[in-house]
Parts: sequence; C-alpha cells; structure tokens
Amino acid sequence: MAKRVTINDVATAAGVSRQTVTRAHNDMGDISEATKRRVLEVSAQLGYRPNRFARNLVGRQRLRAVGLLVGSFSNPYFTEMAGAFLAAAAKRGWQVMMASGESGSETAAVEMLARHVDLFVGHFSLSAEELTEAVQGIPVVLLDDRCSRPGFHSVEIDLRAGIRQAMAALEAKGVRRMGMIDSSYSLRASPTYSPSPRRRFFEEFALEVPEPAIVVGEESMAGGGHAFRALMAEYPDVDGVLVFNDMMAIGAVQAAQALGVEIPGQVRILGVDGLTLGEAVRPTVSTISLDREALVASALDIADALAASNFTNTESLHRTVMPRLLWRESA
Amino acid sequence: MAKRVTINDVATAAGVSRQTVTRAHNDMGDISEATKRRVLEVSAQLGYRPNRFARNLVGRQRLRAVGLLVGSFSNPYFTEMAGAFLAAAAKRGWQVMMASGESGSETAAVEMLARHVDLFVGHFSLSAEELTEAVQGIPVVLLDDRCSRPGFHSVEIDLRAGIRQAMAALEAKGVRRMGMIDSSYSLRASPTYSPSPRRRFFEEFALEVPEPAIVVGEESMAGGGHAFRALMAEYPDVDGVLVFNDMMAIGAVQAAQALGVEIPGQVRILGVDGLTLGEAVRPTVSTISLDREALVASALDIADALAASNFTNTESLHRTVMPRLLWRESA
DNA sequence: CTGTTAGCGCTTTCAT
DNA sequence: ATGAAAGCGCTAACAG
Repeated sequence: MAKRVTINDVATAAGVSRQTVTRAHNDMGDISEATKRRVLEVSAQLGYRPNRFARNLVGRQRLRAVGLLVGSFSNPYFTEMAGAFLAAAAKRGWQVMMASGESGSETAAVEMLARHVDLFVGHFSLSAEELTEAVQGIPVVLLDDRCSRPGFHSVEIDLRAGIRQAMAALEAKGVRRMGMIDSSYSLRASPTYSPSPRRRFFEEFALEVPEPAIVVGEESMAGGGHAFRALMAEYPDVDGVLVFNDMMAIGAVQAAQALGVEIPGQVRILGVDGLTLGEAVRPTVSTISLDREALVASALDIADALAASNFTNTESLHRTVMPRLLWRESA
Repeated sequence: MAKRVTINDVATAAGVSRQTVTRAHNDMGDISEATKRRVLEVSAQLGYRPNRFARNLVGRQRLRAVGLLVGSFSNPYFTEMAGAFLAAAAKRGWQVMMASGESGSETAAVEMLARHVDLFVGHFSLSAEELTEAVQGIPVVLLDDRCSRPGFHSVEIDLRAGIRQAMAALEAKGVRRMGMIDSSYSLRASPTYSPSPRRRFFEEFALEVPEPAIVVGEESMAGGGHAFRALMAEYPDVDGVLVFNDMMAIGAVQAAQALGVEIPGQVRILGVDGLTLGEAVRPTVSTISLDREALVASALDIADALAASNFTNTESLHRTVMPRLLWRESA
C-alpha cells in the first residue's frame, strides 16, 4: 500500500513551497495563473488529495457533525424521518453521519461514530447505561424518548394528547365501540410484558366498554391485516379501530376490503405515524401524524443550542412536539 | 461562544501532563486508577471532549469514510439501498456520510461532503462536468450508471438481460400480448424526449406486435394505477404488463382488483426493483429484482480496491450485477 | 507509573 | 507573487 501523497510531495515535485500548493488548491489568489495550473497538474499526476483531518484541524471554521441513529431502514417512518433530518441538517450546516440499529451491533456503531461526531440524535435501543458508555461523553438527543442523565436531551411526542383528541373526534363522528390493533413487539421485547404507550393511552381514552377490544399483530401490513380479521371475528360490533402504526393500518384497510367491510362506512380505521404511503392507497389512511418535520427541527434546535456553547452545556434540554390528526378517507 | 476546552486545559487543571490525560481517556494502561479517575473527573467538569480531527490526524489507523448520495428518501428503492449500504459498509469498516439529492442543491451537498470523505458512491443527477467539478478530485463510484472519465468508477445493472429473460419467461407462461407502463419522468427530465432504457429494452424484446402497447404514468402507486386503467382501456387484449418500477406495479395491481381484472389469471403484472413492499401486498408483486445486496457489495469492493492504493489508482473500475427474476404472485 | 519530545498534514500569519 | 515560520490538538515513542 503506497504511502499517501502529501502536500510536501507536491511542493517538492512542483518546485514550490507548500503554501503555494495550498493557494492553488483553495483558490486563494496571490498566485499566478501559470504556477497554479502547474501545481494542479502535478497534484493530479501524483494523485494528491488534501488530508481532510489536517485540513479541518487547522481551519478556524470548525464544522459540526451529528451522528444520526436510525431505528430501521425497513420502516418507512424511520426513513421518512431520516430524509427530513438530512434535509434540515444540510440547511443548518450540519454534517450527518448515519448508522442503523439493525445493522449489527448498535454499540459498535455508536462507539465508532463517537470518534467523528459532536452529537448524537436518534432512536436508540440500548439501555441508558450501555448508551452512556458507548457515546463516550458525547451529548445525545433522544427522539421520542426521555432520559434525565446529564448529557442527555430529548424531543418527545405527546402521543397521549394525540390519542385523546382522536378518540374524542371518532366519538363525534359516531363511533360507538372502539377497538385497537396493538403491536406484538412489546411482548417479545421485554421478558415482563409491558403494554405499549399507545395501548395505555387507548385504554385511558377509549369509550367505556365491557371489555377492551384489543388484538395484537406484527408490525407490518400483513400483520395488520391478520389482526383486523381477528378483531372482526372476536368483536363484530367494533366500528372504529386505532391501529398501532400506518403500515399495519394499511394492511387492515386492505383486509377490510377483502372482507367486504366498508371503510369508513362500517368501520373507521385510524393509524399512527402519518406516512406518505397512507396517501397512496385507496382509501387513503387517516392517521395520528407524528410530525417528522417538527421532530427533526426540534432536535436540531437543541443541537444548535448545544453547539453554541461548544457542547459544554450541562443542563438537559427537552422539547415536546404535538401530533397532528390527519383526516384522510379511512376515518 | 466559549472557547473549546483542549487537552492542555485539562492537563493544567488536573496538574498532570497531556499524555496522562490521553492515557486516561483512551484506556491505555500505564496509569494509576487514582489519577485516571481524577483526570476523568476534571475532564467532565470542564466539558472536555477530544478534538476528533486532531485525533484522527495523528492516529496511525486512518479510517475511511465514504459519502453516499441517495437519490430520494421518498422512494423505497433508494432507502432499501441505503440501508443495505450502511450495513455492508459498517461490516467492512467504512464510515458513511449521507446526503440526498432531493435536499436542496446536490452540488452544495457534494462539495461539502468532499471535505470529509475519501470516496463518493451513489446516484447523481449532476452532469459529468458538474460532478467532476463538485467532487474536487475525490473518486466516485456511480451506481447504475457509467462514466469513463478518470476518477470515475461504476457498478452497472444489466437491465437488458433482465428484461430479455423476463419477456421470454412471460411468453413461456402463455402471455400473448405484452404491454408496458413506462415512467413519465424521462419526458419531463430532458427537453428532447428520450425513452427510458427500460422502455428501449422492452421494445427490443417484447413479442412482435402491430403497435407497442405503452402508456406512461407518474412514478407512484397512484400513477401506476391510472396508467393501468388507461392501458386496459386502450389495449384490452393485453395480458401481460411490464411496469417501470414496483411502486407503480403495486398501484397497477390494486387498480386491476378494483376493475375486476384477475391477477395473474387475466393479466400478468411484472414490476422492476424487487421492493420488499411488493411482498406485503396481495397478490404479491413479481419483479425484476435489482439486487441491492450485490449492488452495494460491488460498490464496496471497488471502494476497498481504491483504498488499498490510497486512492491513487488511476484506471476506472467497473462491475456489472445481474438482476434476478423474483416470481411472486402477480406474474 | 508519569513526563518530555516529536511530529501527523495542513493553513495561517508574516515576511520578502 | 512567493516563501518561512508558527502552530491547530492530539498521540506515539521514548525517557525517566
């Protein structure tokens, strides 16, 4: 493996000083067209490229990089979030390095990124202790989660308010018996079963009923479809369904069509996430939209605030974003 | 904006040498537990975090970063590609910095990334000249495209072979009259109309017919649906359809169901891309799969080869990956 | 165990 | 228009 070409090699080869090489490469003026062209030519011949670390080390204008941890690239919610984040970050002058929790060890990914970013943002599956260890002192902005340790900041989504509003609106639309399709994930995730927050809020705000009409399914379109069939079979009187997320809700709507159940005529179906995809299907899927624009904007507000103090800020910063009800066709 | 805390500040405050501070922070041994703890404490108090550029400048173990340019985060093909790339890159020890063409100026994004990566990979919409300018000498691996300039490498997908095979297979399955739904994008993209490669290959291999049964639509589920209706109205004898991509194919399948057209009984529908989403719908969508695993693996093979020569390699490297026919239910 | 000495590769002064 | 000097902040190598 050939040793890397440095500015000195170019300077020597071109018979000029290092500074002249710098001038040529950075359009700095104070250099004749002739020498500039000659230096650039020699550079190209030698295959010289400035070392990015040396360059940034000495440059006064420190740039800021954020490590974005994306939950999963196979869930549109996360990819839409990532896309929104990338766009907003670029506008604010942040570099983004991404990693995904699903690609191997999250710990390894975070530890590696820790050497190259000023800040972490994202959805982490590590425990607070593991995460604290892995980030090596670099501040973290948790998305849709909360941790009060020093160095941890967060943007939360007030899903409780969203579900409360949704339940009230559905009631006003004439729904008499609410059902819910929950994710089966929380069952697998922890040894001791703990209901998802969505389920807790549903139970808190659903109309009074003899027994809660809840079934669980996998977090996919197919899972949503199966769950909808199960729900209809077990609780035929249900005329409104809150679904864990939009992918499952799309599956439920499809299953309803196959079953000959009219949507929203006989049953109103409401998802959670606000996926663009929900607009592409017929009928379009109504949803409690977790506003990704607002989410990433809040995260970057925190990022800017931290950067302003050179990341020496000690107090935890928190934001809350409100979900928006997106009434499309299915509810 | 407070000046950033450096290793010297910590050393002074803790009453030790810089080297001892380094030892404490990097678990290097040769340091007593007591001093280590004390140094770490002082560091935390001062809010010290090692400068990542200085660290990487001096570290012998140069790490490699690749800039991934993702076409669009609203197209599952690209996000699945990005996910696969992230996973593969992590395994091979590459850092990934991402940008998206849709987020503002592609030129600006590339120029900014150029200061921080050793290599570019991705789908670019810039012209060869603009791109050459923007990357500032950093090598580029083009995905699904080709450019023979020095410093440009590529991974191509042999779509022609894929479409040839698909046409033959469809014929063997009894299809008599092939139709195609093309993207309307190429019409908008260039002032002078040029058919998409998919269309050219379709026309090359479709069964002999009096006139080509081709309609165009937007690159979305809805666009695919509309196009399918138009196709059926104009060419009622068509019993096999090649669709520009899977999102459109899914829309076409849905439209067929609404129309009461049996899939694949009356009409066989075949998409392009190999989206996972095509497996989640009913009927599942058959497709010419553009193998993302193979695509990113080839790109990273090239990346490794370039890295091995410290990116001084001059000859253009090229790979070709073959599409795979994924027979699911719709064809 | 701890400190000293070099030097990574580049850009910024400031001379000439 | 060009060159010389002086560091950026950190870690490797060697002292003690």
